[in-house]
Amino acid sequence: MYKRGYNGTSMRDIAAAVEIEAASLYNHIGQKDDILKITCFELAEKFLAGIGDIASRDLNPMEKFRAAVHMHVEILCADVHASYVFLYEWKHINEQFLARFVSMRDQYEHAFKEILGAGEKQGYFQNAGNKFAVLTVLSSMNWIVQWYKPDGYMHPAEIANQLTDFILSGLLKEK
Amino acid sequence: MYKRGYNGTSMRDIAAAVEIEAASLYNHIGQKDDILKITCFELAEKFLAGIGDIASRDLNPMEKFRAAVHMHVEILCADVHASYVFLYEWKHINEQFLARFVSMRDQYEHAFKEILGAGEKQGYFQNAGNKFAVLTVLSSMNWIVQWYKPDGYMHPAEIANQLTDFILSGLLKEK
DNA sequence: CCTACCGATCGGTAGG
DNA sequence: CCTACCGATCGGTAGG
Repeated sequence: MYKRGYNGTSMRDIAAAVEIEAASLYNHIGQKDDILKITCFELAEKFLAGIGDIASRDLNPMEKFRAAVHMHVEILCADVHASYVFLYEWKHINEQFLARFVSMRDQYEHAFKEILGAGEKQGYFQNAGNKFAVLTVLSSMNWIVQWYKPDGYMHPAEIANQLTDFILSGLLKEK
Repeated sequence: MYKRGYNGTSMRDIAAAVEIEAASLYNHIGQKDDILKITCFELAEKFLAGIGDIASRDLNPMEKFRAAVHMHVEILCADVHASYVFLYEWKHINEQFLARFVSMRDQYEHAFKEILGAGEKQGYFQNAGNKFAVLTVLSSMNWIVQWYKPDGYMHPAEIANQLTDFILSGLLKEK
């Protein structure tokens, strides 16, 4: 589903991947919809639980920010295929559940914004506590699902460290 | 096609959008494939022409970088729907042309890397002339296709300026 | 640019 | 978990 997209992946493709007949899939799931729905909502729950945990801990905004980047990258890398679906195939979620999904995603972005906004107020960051900044930050992390391979030479923690440096300091050489 | 993806958009959908019958579309294009192919390759040409022009100009790496961000954002904003297809639906391009498309995209990334690498050598940037940095930079710009509306209050040039600031200096408050 | 229609494939069900 | 099969829809063609 991450390879050919939701509509490009048939139940027969999925069935072939698990080496059974298409009709037999329906003993395990209700409809094709459900696979997408479950994948997207499971990840949404993970991200929200992660950011919720960080928000509630006794850390300053800078520490929270660092923890959030690590959490975000760890979840993405733990299952890049599922994460790809979560990031780019969510719009095919059944109309009935789409609003709830979007609201969870908005909640996550909002929690991120709170951390950056608090960090700005307390003098850690600048130009950080607005939607534009939050989406730029998230996007600068999310590309790794199109590239990361679990057997590669970079571990999630290293990726998170590099991304943290980039987001905090940019490319400009320190003087 | 940007809304429901390549496979989720039927020839009948496209026909309805231009208010003719599906069969009549075939007087204008050869196959469904072609719409995707033309959209993706046209944009690839634009990006390559843009970065090629900048590379050949008599500018220092910092000026080239700024020009490249503006060029990239301008092209994205000029047609966000086509850009969305270019960024996220390209993988459905016919196998026959896919390799050529990927090679053009790689060329573009390489040209960007050259600018950042030259800037690093000349003391403008740090940790900039590698693939990881280039993909992070590109990704931090590309999210705008999921969000930008031509009638919004931010012009492409303003977006490009904000993104340039972010990419160069990050979120950290200057001391 | 249309009507009429093709074979292929889709998601899903019946019945075992 | 399978065989057999359904109606719907797909990309595309014939013929005008």
